[in-house]
Amino acid sequence: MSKSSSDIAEQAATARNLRADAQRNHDLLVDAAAVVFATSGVDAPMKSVADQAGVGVGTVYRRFPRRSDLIVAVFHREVDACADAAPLLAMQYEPFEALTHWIERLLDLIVTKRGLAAALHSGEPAYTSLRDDFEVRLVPALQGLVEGARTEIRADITAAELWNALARLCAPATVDDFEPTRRMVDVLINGLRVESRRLSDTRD
Amino acid sequence: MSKSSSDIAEQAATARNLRADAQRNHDLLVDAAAVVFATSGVDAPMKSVADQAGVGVGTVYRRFPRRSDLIVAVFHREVDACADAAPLLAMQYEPFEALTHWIERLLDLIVTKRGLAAALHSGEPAYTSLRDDFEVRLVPALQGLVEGARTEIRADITAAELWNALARLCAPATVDDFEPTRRMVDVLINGLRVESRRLSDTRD
DNA sequence: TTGATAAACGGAATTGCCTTCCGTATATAA
DNA sequence: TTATATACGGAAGGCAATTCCGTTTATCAA
Repeated sequence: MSKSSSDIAEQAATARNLRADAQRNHDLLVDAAAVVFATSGVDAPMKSVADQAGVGVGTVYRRFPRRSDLIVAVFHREVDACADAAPLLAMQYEPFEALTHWIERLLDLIVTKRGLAAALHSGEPAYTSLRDDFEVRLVPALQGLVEGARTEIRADITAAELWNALARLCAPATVDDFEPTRRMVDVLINGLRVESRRLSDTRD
Repeated sequence: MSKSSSDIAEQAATARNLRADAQRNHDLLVDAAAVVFATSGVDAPMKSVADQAGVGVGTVYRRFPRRSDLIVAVFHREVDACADAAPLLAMQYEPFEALTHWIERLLDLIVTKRGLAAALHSGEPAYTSLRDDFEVRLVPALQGLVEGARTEIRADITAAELWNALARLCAPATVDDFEPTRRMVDVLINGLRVESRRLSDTRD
């Protein structure tokens, strides 16, 4: 859990004009909210977030007037972490394997966090910035991996298309059963390989 | 707003073992909820539904223990009405026009009712029965219209596919701005015609 | 028609969460 | 070190969800 480029941006965005203790509590709250949201979902009482962070509820509301502000803050950070993981995986693994690992990580991000998928697809204006986060940060990250594995995957697939397909596949079908989603994503990954059978090939 | 075949089914499903006043209140509540949901969205206070129906809150909870029960009841009825409209439109208009009108009506159903689209795509188990309603009742209705206009629309399009495309297009992008959705559906309808240009044709 | 009984009703009461507000505490800079 | 702006905590007020129970009413058998 070391600092990454995104933390710098975060600092710049939030530290501005913030007293030291306020900044500290801001970070504590995002940490706390990440824990609470993962445990109890994004509808958990604000009080529980405050308790987890060891601050009063007033502090939560001063920093994050609307619940969606806190949700966005939490997932913004997770999106950053996911995007940052791409180049690391690219160094660590063979190109296609790196891509596979990253998509798995992306799935964990969307699927593990209860309520993230629903928030993404809710249509609420409060979450459009979150959707933008996903596009802006994750598509380039995916693009790097796709280019790295260019010779191994179908030439007619772009990162943007792949992202789009993943996003649609992850539209929530059922809240508690994500296995079908995982399977379909697995199918999709397998289908990416250049040597994979096309529709015109023989079946089975 | 006359009785239709679906009302009979509804009677059979709900009147069983219900005292007359209970049945009456059940109907009053669904009527009331339809009004309230249309006005204030599906998160409106239960009290307001009770008031609109002229009953106590206790009655609401006895008949519809969970909010989703009430939501499902309301939209189930609207789905029925929409499905029932298909054959009527088929008699009233030329085949393709009937199809167009019906899709417009479907759009109104999904788009007008605040929260319907979100509920449909929420992934909440409570709403799977509602999704099933849509499939089971609307796909056959659509099928009838598609078959009626068979000679006028592309041969490679099935009712199920068209339904699927419509459902995905109506996944909520923004809660308050459905214009893009309407436009895309309009494009889709135009693209259905046999004489429409294919991708392989010259560009504009 | 009448009376017994099960079913349903209404709304007060309870509970829990959201949100605001303000007296107190503290970081910061002169 | 002191003044001041900033932030803090948590009590208080309000709203909606949900339960509970005394009262009312539909139903049916006599």
